[in-house]
Amino acid sequence: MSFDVVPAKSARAAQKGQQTKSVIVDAALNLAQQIGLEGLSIGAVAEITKMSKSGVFAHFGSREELQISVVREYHARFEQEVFYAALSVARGLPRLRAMFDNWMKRTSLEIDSGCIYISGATEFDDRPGPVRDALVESVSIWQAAVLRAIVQAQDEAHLAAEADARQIAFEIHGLILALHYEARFLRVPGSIEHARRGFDNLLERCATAAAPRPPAVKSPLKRVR
Amino acid sequence: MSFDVVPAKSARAAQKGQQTKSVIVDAALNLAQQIGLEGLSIGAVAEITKMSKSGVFAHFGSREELQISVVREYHARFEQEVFYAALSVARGLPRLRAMFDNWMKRTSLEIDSGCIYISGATEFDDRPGPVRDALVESVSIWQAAVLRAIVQAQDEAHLAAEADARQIAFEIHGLILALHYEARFLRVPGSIEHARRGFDNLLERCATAAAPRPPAVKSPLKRVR
DNA sequence: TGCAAAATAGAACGACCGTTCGTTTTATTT
DNA sequence: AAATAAAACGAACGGTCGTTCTATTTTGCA
Repeated sequence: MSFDVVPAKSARAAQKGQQTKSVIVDAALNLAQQIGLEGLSIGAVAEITKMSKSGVFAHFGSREELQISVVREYHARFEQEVFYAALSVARGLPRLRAMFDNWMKRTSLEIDSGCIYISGATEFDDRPGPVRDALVESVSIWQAAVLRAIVQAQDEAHLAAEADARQIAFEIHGLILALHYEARFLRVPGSIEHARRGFDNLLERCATAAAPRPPAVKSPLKRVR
Repeated sequence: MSFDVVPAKSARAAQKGQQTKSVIVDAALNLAQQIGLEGLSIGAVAEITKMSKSGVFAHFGSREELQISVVREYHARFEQEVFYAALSVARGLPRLRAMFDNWMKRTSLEIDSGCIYISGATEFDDRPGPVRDALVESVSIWQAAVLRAIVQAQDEAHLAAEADARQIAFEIHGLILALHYEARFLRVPGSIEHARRGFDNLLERCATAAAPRPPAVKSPLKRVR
């Protein structure tokens, strides 16, 4: 008599194949976060997973399909860690702030893991095809979620109803991109504080009386050195 | 008797070699703006310039040196079209605005020419070496120029003296990055207006009484759809 | 336990890569 | 015009790439 390691309900779904496939995708995602989707090579993934090139290849049928699988996997994790994790927070401004916090962490904190949505954008902005399509789809879904959270904050009267939600989403996106650039590429130390303060500045501009107070900041204005 | 085609003062400097070298760098830059610095291949450049691979190679001694030459060339053009072109405008806020305008154009308008400072950042954020160093150096020079322009605007009392110039520079950078992302990758139509309005919002927050009025905008606040 | 199917390995392919080398062509100077 | 130096070529090398094919192993099911 022995305990069944495989969960009962997925006994049929998770055969050996699916199992190693997810191992491969995991390794490929890690690699892609370091060297980009274009830098992904089947040989490198095979070496990491201690498999043969053809063994890895057989699971996808093409490098492109592997890249797409990586994008989908990143999408799933991003959705989980940034979006779903914020759903436990009260809707409106608190949730929007939680989403931004999670987003910042995903973007900058994890040292050796760049954001595929960002690196992929520059790799595929002039390269049509299914990989680009997968990227655009994922990013668009996330951007729509951000927009929804902003509108909800307006509905809750945490943000001015007259504010242009799209404009706010654009500026928030900019803060994340600048954070990614300065923290990951330039390795500037204070980047997270710059991003967080930018977010506060943004909210202050669109604030209403009913808005929940942000965790007090010293002063958004400070002379340079 | 015949006219000398070569300008007198550079008769010795611009031999055949330098001349074709600059042709090569020009072609390589165009290519790098489309497919990135990592995607640059000597073979592709040779094909474009109708030269042999080894002929191209001989001018640089290594692919890395070619990439560095491309970065330097981009730096020179960027400096010319974005920075120097703004020096003719009055210092302070007008000049800062001119720099931002030029920056926006370089970043988004030219359809088939991405910004190497942006694509290079994601390609080399985890890849140490001389190419990365060249990129960081160029970007840092430009960022310092932006910071200087902001401080000058404070000195002219166009921006509040208490404002954190670095914070402003960070947020401006974010607007440019968001513009590049949404215009070039997502192909969203209204991106330039979003960036421009973001810039106005930023200035409004740090405005002083002495500040020159921006070219009147309808309303920075507008409900979504 | 035996058997079909699925999964993996291994070798080989053509293509392209950066680089080297010896030769030939083109510029420049004497 | 001859001599010298610079520039460009063309072929080849070793390597990696994605992909294909065939053989072998492993797995899941009757």
